[in-house]
Amino acid sequence: MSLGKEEKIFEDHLAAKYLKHSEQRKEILHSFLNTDRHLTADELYRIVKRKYPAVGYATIYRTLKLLCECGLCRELKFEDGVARYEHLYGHQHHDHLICTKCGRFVEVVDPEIERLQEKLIKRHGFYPERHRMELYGVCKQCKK
Amino acid sequence: MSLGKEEKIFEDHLAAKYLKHSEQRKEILHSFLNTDRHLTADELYRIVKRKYPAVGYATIYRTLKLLCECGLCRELKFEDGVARYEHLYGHQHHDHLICTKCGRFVEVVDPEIERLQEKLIKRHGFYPERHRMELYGVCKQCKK
DNA sequence: GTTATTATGATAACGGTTATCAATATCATA
DNA sequence: TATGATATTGATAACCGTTATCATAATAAC
Repeated sequence: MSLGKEEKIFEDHLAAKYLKHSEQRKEILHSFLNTDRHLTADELYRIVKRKYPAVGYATIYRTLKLLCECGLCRELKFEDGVARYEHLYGHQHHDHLICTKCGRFVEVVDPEIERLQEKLIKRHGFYPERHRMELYGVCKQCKK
Repeated sequence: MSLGKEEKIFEDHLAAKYLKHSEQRKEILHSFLNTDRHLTADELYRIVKRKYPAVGYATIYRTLKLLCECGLCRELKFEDGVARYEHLYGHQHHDHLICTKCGRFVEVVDPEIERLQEKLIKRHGFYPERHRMELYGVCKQCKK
């Protein structure tokens, strides 16, 4: 597997903050990168635990925070209030379609909507920073 | 004050579910309607407590749930994960601009964005149900 | 290896929300 | 208005995701 770039980014971040390497952090980074989903901390915990049974929740949360800091990971909060973590490196900004039956996520981006969002917030005198957009519906598979 | 319509809706809902009237419920409804903000349960609790010192948190949450059920109230969850409750009766669908400095809310609706959102989700084979859109930025007052 | 410092895991604490439960209020009926 | 069935209440425990605490262990510069 070619985790090279992401590993490099993580190591640079550790170095920049005078933090140390650890087996746990390596394992968490790899488990995170090898799972192509929007993971909750608990889901990641269970995955890491298979290879590193002694790992604790705190380490998962601490490491996810580091991954977010260095741009490898983005924390998302949807309606259930549970934090989910998605890959950020090499992913451009996007929003989400979410199936209300099966929970399927689709990443989308619509430049025209983006443009109108910026126009809209500026029209109200705001300096735009970011946005969240989630479109809920029933996906093709679930509608059958 | 003309709370007539909202009171009627609430009473009809209670009747439909074979629920009883209570002083607390009346007071919570009035406090909610008389406050034109996006209240947290805790904020509403403090307001109600001024007129009804014995009220408990549970009753606030229970009554807010009833208000949501009968369409007088909508629960919102933003990034902090804390539920906020806004008036729904007589309010059309809208999204929110949120100032990241002062927390100011502005209700907005952009028909063109709405149209594109529906188009976008359909293009991915979803049957559209609803969406959330929050635009974050710094408002005019805070930018000075 | 020694030593200073950071990381770890167990677990307590936290904050918002919900469930539990005994006591109380409501309301249809007599 | 008294009765009795049922819903409501408030206090508080429980819950759940997340964070803080802290003693022990791992890391890495020397």
